[in-house]
Amino acid sequence: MDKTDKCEKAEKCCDKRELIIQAALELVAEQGFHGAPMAMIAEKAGVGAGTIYRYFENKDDLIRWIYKNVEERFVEVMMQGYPENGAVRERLLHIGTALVRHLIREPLQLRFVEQFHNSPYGVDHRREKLFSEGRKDVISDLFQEALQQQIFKPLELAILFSLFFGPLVDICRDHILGFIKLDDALIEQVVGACWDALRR
Amino acid sequence: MDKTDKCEKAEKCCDKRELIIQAALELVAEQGFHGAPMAMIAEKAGVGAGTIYRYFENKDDLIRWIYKNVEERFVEVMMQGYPENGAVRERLLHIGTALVRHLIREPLQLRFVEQFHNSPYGVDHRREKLFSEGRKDVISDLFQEALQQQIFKPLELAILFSLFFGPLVDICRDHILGFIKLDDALIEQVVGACWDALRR
DNA sequence: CTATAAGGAATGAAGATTCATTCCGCAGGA
DNA sequence: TCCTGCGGAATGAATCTTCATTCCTTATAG
Repeated sequence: MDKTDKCEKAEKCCDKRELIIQAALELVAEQGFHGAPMAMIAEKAGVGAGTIYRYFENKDDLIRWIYKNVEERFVEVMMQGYPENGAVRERLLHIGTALVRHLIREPLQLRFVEQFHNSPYGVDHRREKLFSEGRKDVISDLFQEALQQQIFKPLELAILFSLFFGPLVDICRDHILGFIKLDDALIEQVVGACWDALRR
Repeated sequence: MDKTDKCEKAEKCCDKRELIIQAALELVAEQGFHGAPMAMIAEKAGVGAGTIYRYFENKDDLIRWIYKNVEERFVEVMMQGYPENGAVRERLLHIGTALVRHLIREPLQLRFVEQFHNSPYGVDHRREKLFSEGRKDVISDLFQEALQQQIFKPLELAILFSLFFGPLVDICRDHILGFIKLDDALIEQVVGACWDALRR
């Protein structure tokens, strides 16, 4: 199923795939979808225009594939070193700081995801999320737990998410664009401020 | 200078301009820039494709003009009934609730602005803002005052803005998309939560 | 020598912009 | 009052680009 499977010896064929992905990620992140025509992706990747279609069915397929992987990466990073048994506050601060650290280390990933969300793709994607309501991921569980323990203000999950993640993403963007300069101490402060918005 | 000036009797010529603006605003807000070709804008406005170019130099000009007006409208609304002499908290809560109320009443304007920010236009726009650093608007002044009185956490203005406005905009989008249902009481609570993020 | 990968010019669809033409209201002459 | 000619407004088909995608050719590996 996965097209990389057939490439057991990890030869040039896999390189090409990676080159294409990296080129597309960079172009979309830096220029938006307008500035990322297939021909340019091919050139940046150093392959022929037609070659892309050996690895991806079409442009949609390429874009969605990149998005899926980037999003998975985000979750992965937030779960790395997650203090399963810590207090609610400790766990949430871990998630927040891990996310911010990752986003400013991988600015292209943040910019790509933002481009994706504000595009025809993003509409479909949000719709999907609306339907798959009761998904049981660690983060939702954490918020639910905090609600039950009356640690958080009694607000809907969607609102709590916005209060916590909204500013974090904005601030990472400002950092990437050179508007502000985040360091570890500042990240702590900001994540702490977001916590204050949530707690009773 | 302003093309409407010559139209003293408020006749059809002015209508056309407005029709074009409204059509473009709706299409961009609902479908993004991808889904708003000039031909479609013209059709929706009920004018010929070439007619748009009698009122606007090109598509950029049209889009930027709409953006500028929408943004001015935002400031206008936030300043309406602004309690000049109230406490910092009262003034900020006024701004927050006024903004949210406006955004959910005019969903097209919010969606348009978001599309604009995440497009080639948005990059230029942000760059401009970076250069025009010391602009003295009421909102910046308010935040500065709060910093001086040590009411706020000692953070940069850009960060404080993100903490306050970031979630508000996110939440309005969720409301518009039907994810949550905002009412007056809930708006108060949310704006209050944003305040909590700012205060020491 | 065959089969598979890669290349990139060719294709056709879609969209922004232009421009030759039509339309419309009116001023002025009969 | 009724023409007639003028000028600005409006039109939309034609043009010029840009792009995703295809497909035939060439290179390479087995």
